Amino acid sequence: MAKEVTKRSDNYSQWYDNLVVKADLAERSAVRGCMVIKPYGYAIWEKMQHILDKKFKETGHQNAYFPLFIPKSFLSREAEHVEGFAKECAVVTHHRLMKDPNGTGVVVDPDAKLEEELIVRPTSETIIWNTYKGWITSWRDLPILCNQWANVVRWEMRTRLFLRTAEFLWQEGHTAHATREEAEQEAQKMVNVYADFARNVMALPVIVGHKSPNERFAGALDTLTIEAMMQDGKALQAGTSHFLGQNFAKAFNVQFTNKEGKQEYVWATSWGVSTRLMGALIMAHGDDNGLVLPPALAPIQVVMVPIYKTDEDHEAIIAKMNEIKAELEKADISVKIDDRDTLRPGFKFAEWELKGVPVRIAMGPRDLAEGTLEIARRDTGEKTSIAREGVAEHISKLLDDIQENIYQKALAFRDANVRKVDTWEEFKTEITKGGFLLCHWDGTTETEERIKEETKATIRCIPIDSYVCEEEGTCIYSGKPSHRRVIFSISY
RNA sequence: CGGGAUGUAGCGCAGUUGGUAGCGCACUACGUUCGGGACGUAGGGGUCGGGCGUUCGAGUCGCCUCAUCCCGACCA
Repeated sequence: MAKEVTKRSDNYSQWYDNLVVKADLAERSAVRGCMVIKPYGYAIWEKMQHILDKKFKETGHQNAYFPLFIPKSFLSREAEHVEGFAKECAVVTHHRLMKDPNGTGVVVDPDAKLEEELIVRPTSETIIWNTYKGWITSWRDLPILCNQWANVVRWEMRTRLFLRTAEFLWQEGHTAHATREEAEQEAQKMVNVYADFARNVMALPVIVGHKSPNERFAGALDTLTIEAMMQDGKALQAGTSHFLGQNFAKAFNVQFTNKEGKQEYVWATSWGVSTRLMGALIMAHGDDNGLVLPPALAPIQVVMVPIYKTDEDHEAIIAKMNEIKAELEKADISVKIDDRDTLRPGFKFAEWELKGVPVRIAMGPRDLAEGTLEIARRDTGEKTSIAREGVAEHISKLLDDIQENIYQKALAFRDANVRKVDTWEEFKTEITKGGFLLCHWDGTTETEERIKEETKATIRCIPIDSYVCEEEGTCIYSGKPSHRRVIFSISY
């Protein structure tokens, strides 16, 4: 009642906003455009972090940390980068407060004006490359493979919880290489790490591809992306990996002596995923009853709800539950016993469904007498009664099934909403129905921008690992020749 | 920064021709309940976003201001 979630079909964005708050993931902060990530939401993000961090280490990366503040002049060094990022940043202009001479509060001390303003990082390429300059002199210093977990600030005009907030958490990898090939391979490798994580951990089917020049990261020669489809048919960019060429090395004069004794500029990549992944998770799997978490990311994989009338029943059930809990934990399953005695079972069922817990075990006097348990799975809503012996194996297998089922469901949804479109008239109507449209495009930014102006659709990517359509055709907009189809969609 | 709207209890809202603030949920206490979001009874909680004005009297009318949200421009 109080926690009811709006229906997805009624209003998808309202459903999303409502769900984020009701499922206890996050809330709007009093600070403009900022978000408070609540413990339950943060627990999911922490799981994401741990799994990703492990993958980064496995691929040879190390964590480091660079400053929050970037001198304004750094951002002027790389021309294209400035183009893309000069705006919408938080700027520090003073370093001291003083008592308000006319009142009781504090005011900025006008005498404490900074010589050079500091920018709160919107991304760290500049400060990192300014630092790398001091780390690199010889080919022996390369490659440098660093990642940092940090917060960044972008003064967005319109914000949405997790999807676009003024401050957000992310990881940003920044690597330096001796050769172009090595850097390109790195960018490729990391986008695959993201794709693998999205598919196997988040149960999120994603399409890997190149961004069009127009949609590229400012200062990149190539941007690789993983694109996911949300349940309203819109696209969400879930992660990016950039091949930066020598742009930043040149801007910050980072050169090394190669094996032949010659000076060369270093080749760079950068890659990142953010708390936006939380938004992807919610929108890709959630339903009218709330969140649906893939077991691999669920902070609580199994919740146990006791049903009882008398103290004796209560005691006996909790004792049994503790036994089962220990058994499940031995099998590496995270379990919570919801022993709150002020709430009725039905309320608890609804609440844990809202929070997306994959499996619920209910146990009452009947089960106690018969040696059974009631198992309910969140993804299908299916309820079964099983024998108490062998719970761990049963649940363990069930969690795997759920993980797989959630992925297959999302995959089937996406596949059902990807379609080929060959004419402009058809495009204009089809794009309003949502989903991904596979179309021929003449490769020009002009065409891309005209299409965006007329339909709001953008090129999400030029796919490289699924929906690859290398075939001759003609551009849906200009009619000029094209050699492959690209994916158009409305996006977040 | 353009176009539109809204600020009243923790949340969601009502408040008539101006007369001194109410409803639902939540909260507190007690009791009955407990296999799919319980019910009864009794309570607590508000400088009506802020300022100035009109008036005997302003949540209500006027002006100013601040904040938030939606549609654009910007974007992981």
